[in-house]
Amino acid sequence: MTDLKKLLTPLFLNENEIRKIIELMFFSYRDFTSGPDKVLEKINFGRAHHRVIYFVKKSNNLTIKELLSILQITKQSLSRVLNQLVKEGYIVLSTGEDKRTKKLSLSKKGEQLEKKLSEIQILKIYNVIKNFDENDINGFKKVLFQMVDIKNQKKFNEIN
Amino acid sequence: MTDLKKLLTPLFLNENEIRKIIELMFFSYRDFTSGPDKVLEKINFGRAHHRVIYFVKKSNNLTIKELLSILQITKQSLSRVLNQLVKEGYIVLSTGEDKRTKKLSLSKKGEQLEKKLSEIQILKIYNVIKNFDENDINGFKKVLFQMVDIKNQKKFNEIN
DNA sequence: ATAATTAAGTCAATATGACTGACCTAAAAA
DNA sequence: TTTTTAGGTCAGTCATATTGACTTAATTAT
Repeated sequence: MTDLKKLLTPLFLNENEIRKIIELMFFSYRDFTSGPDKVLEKINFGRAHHRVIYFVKKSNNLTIKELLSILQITKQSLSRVLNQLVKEGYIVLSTGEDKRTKKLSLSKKGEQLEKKLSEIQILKIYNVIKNFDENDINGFKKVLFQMVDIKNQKKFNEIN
Repeated sequence: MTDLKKLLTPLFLNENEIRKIIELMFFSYRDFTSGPDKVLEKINFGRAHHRVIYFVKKSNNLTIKELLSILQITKQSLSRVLNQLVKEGYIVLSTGEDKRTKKLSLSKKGEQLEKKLSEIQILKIYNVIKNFDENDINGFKKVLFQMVDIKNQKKFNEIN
């Protein structure tokens, strides 16, 4: 018996049960993103575009720096995606009070796309949780929140 | 008020609450995969290699076809990753009873890498769920399972 | 007033993970 | 004997992300 198994033995959640959670994380995330992915593909965008639109919708007048800190990608990576979104009129840039900064907001076109994409995920979640009681849903949310690194839990709380 | 908002109004889980779940799915999955990703990077492998190793460990003597149906990628995509794993001695191929098929299994080297990678995620989950009661964990597992598409829920049940 | 830091942008090269389409071989099933 | 299945391969493409080096303009600190 490995050290890890020994550690887990006293729990009703043994290694096999935890491995099921690993698999559910993989399958659920894949199926969760597949809906928007199909819509994005038609307009030659990818998942990264959805994420940008999503967080700009969430926090209006977000700066580039703030967006980068949420997405945790390099500015070179963001650059390509953001430039496309601006060029094609989904996102509008304006200069902040600090004139070094730029503030991002959605155009009408951007709002429409954001709604179209996020509605797929919102409805998917709605259709799942409508069949559960409050305790189960709270358990889900609490555990999922703890799966996030502490640093990012703070970030989550900041934007919520 | 949009149609979607109307639909959600009677629930204690309104659109904003559901959007928090969307964000938690994103943050938790990212943080969940970051640990193994760092280890894989050192040996010039990626997340795809981990997935192959993971499911070969899980279902010994898996065929290529079965693996493709779990991963839901094309054989051309799998090809590069699998060939690397075989070439570098992590995965061993053998011919099945049906001589068209190939059976995949882990070498000792493969077992070691699988353990190293999966232990990171197992311990992460262990450290989360040890602080929750059985009801919360069951809520988490039940809801997460329903987030998986029905077709893939069946696949999950087949391998578990 | 000057120096240092910060926010943003850009160029270039590279890696990973995925795709489509076309085509092939060998074995099993119809 | 024909058809289907399992697996493999070549070629081209795309999306996401990285590192590293460098620039500009604005704000802060000394």
